[in-house]
Amino acid sequence: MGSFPPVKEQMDEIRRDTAEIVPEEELERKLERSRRTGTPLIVKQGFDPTRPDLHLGHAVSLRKLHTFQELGHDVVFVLGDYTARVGDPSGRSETRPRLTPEEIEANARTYEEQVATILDLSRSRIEPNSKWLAPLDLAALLELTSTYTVARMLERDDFANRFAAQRPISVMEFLYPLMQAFDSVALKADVELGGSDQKFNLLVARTVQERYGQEPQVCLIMPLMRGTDGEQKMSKSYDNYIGITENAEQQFGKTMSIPDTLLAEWFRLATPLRGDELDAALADARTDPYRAKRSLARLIATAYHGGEAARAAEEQFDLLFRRHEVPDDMPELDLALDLPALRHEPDRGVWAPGLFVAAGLAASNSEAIRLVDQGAVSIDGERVADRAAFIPVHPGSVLVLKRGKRQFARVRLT
RNA sequence: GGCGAGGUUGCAGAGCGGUCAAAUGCAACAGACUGUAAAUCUGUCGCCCAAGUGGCUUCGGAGGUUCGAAUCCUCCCCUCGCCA
Repeated sequence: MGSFPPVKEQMDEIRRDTAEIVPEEELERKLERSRRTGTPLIVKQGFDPTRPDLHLGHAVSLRKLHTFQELGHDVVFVLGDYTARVGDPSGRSETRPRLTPEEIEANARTYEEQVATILDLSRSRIEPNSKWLAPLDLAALLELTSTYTVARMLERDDFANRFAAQRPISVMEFLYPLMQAFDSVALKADVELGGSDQKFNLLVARTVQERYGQEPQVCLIMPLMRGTDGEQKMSKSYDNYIGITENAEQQFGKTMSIPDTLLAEWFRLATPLRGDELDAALADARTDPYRAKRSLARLIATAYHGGEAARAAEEQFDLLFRRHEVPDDMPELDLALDLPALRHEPDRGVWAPGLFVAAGLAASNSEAIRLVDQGAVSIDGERVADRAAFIPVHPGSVLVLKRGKRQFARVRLT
């Protein structure tokens, strides 16, 4: 391993946009030693493979991992496959999907693709935590559990609240932070990154590592980015995320739908703007939020798809939402005329609400009918006013279905 | 192990023999207004149809009582609390 930049420089880079470094002096010490001995630091972050989509929220810390790479350190991407295989019971009775080794394998691959847009894969490794978690026997597990006390577990807000509210906490949930901590032990991690919701878990690892005779890791707490709803953290389960592999149109459009109050946060966490440029953008967000939002959307789409795709996405957006025209890009599907849902009659055609159900634009006939009653659906630009309406068609007819303001489908009857 | 309290439609939370597909709030969806923002107003929000003082399936699970059960009884599963 070659030489590292001066510690001060490294610290400045690392500190930028982090919420907290616990403890900061230890990081400095580690960096000094690393530089002196020419040994890169081991920097890890864990990712839950049950949700294959990585989003802008993940990108915040991925970029920080990238920073560590550029400074010459070792980045380890921990794939929480073992935890996924066991199934996290939190969230009441619903059993989380247990992933098969094949699914995990597949997710790991999509991770690589997605991560490659930000990290240098040739200088990072992806490690499944089953590697060291699966072989743990009961004795080893007991040793691990003895490193932490119940009282300290209950320090975690989320546990404390649930405990106070008399809601269930399974013992297995107590095990989760310990498993994550054991990842750090297994890797001899020097630094772990995580969102501020992960702070507790990251801190547990410090204690556990010490009990295993290791130097505790430094915890780098990254700010949490709120999702498109402007309320909750960005997360697939809240359906308020923008995926890093989503196409430019989706990224642009979703960004345009965020509340104005989110602008500053997103400029900071989701764009490369810094210094004066950032200040200018933030000022713009205050005086002309709409213009600022457009430039934010452009920046995000550009980051993942390049300037040309971003411009195309912006045009598409204007066409669709400012001029209310029909987009050229929409889901297309073939429907067989004899589908029962269509109630095809040679002289009358097909039943309009059934068409929307068959096209996946409505969940049930009831819903489709409600939408018709509310004036929310149109076919080929023509509003469907009657729930009993039949649309004349013949084999090969192509219809453009519209549900609400923004959902389209092009169907071909066969 | 003993005693007590609970499990209701996405969430929270009413209902405690018929008038309950189940109050209310949140979320969601749709319409108006707009900048695919916020706020506001309106409507919808189990499924099915020939759309009606229509039919069917829901209130942890399985049985039972009753003309009739989310509501009563029995057993089972799960959660919480107190005691051990």
